[in-house]
Amino acid sequence: MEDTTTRPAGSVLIAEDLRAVVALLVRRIRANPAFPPHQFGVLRTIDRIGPQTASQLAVLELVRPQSMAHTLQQLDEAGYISRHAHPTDGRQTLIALSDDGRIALDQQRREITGWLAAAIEENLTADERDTLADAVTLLSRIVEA
Amino acid sequence: MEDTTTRPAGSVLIAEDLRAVVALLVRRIRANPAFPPHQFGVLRTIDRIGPQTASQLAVLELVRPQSMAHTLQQLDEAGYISRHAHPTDGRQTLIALSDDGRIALDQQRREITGWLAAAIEENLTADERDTLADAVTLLSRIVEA
DNA sequence: TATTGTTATACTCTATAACTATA
DNA sequence: TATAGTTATAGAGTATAACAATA
Repeated sequence: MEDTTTRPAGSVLIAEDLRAVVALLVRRIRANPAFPPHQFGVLRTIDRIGPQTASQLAVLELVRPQSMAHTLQQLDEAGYISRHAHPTDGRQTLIALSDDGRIALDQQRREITGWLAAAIEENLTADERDTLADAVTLLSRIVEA
Repeated sequence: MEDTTTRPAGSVLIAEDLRAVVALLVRRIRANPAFPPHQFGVLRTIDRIGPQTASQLAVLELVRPQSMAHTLQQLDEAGYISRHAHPTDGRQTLIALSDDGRIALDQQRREITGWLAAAIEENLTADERDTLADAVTLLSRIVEA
């Protein structure tokens, strides 16, 4: 009966608790009125760093190129992205946000993230929000490792 | 061009960054040799708090009862759980870990969480690990809110 | 031959709807 | 009627394998 109240903060125990809470967090996020979270993430990435090839997006989002092709097809059908031929390399296609994509992204920024932002605002103190913000930075480092 | 280096740590910005890093973290976790993460989570929950009904597990894992039924069927086919009739209520079925389930859980505890624990150990200082452990507690509070 | 991208197929996870059995 | 549980079906997300087009 391993107890979590007296844990020595060892990496293994942090890892297991982090896995568990992240799984629950993903479900809470997905349960909210939303359009598909991964599609949102791709739009967000294009908005953040500009038009990208499918391969580059796959690397950035940590998925296989085939998986990204599937997501891009869905975004294309929804009219949220536009594809542009690469000026010199005929194999590559640059993916950009369409006007509708930008509108959708801005709307989702307000609506989707709403529940999570409100939960942070209402359940954490200012100091705790700082701790969470710091942890997000630490998690980014771990993900990129 | 919203800049993240000078962010005022507002809840909305924390929420969006948290969403993004959590999505990447899930993919990093899933990319590692593993058996299905949610199945692992269910075994872990039963181990932590003892045999439960399917409905109770659905509440704890934040999924619908039908989704839990599906996961339990997979765990049953794998031989990782056993089902026991409720002593007084014929509608209920208590779900317990089988011997194979315990073996699988212990093995996955070592193997699956391995990458994440190593990444935490290698990429964070002791203080940063404390920050992350604190953040996990804060996230638990948010998820349960 | 190597790279970029796509299509085909399958599996995990989750949902809603509809059903059965028991209280 | 209400509750516990299951089955049927569908969609998001991801993977591997196989293929086409371009460099």
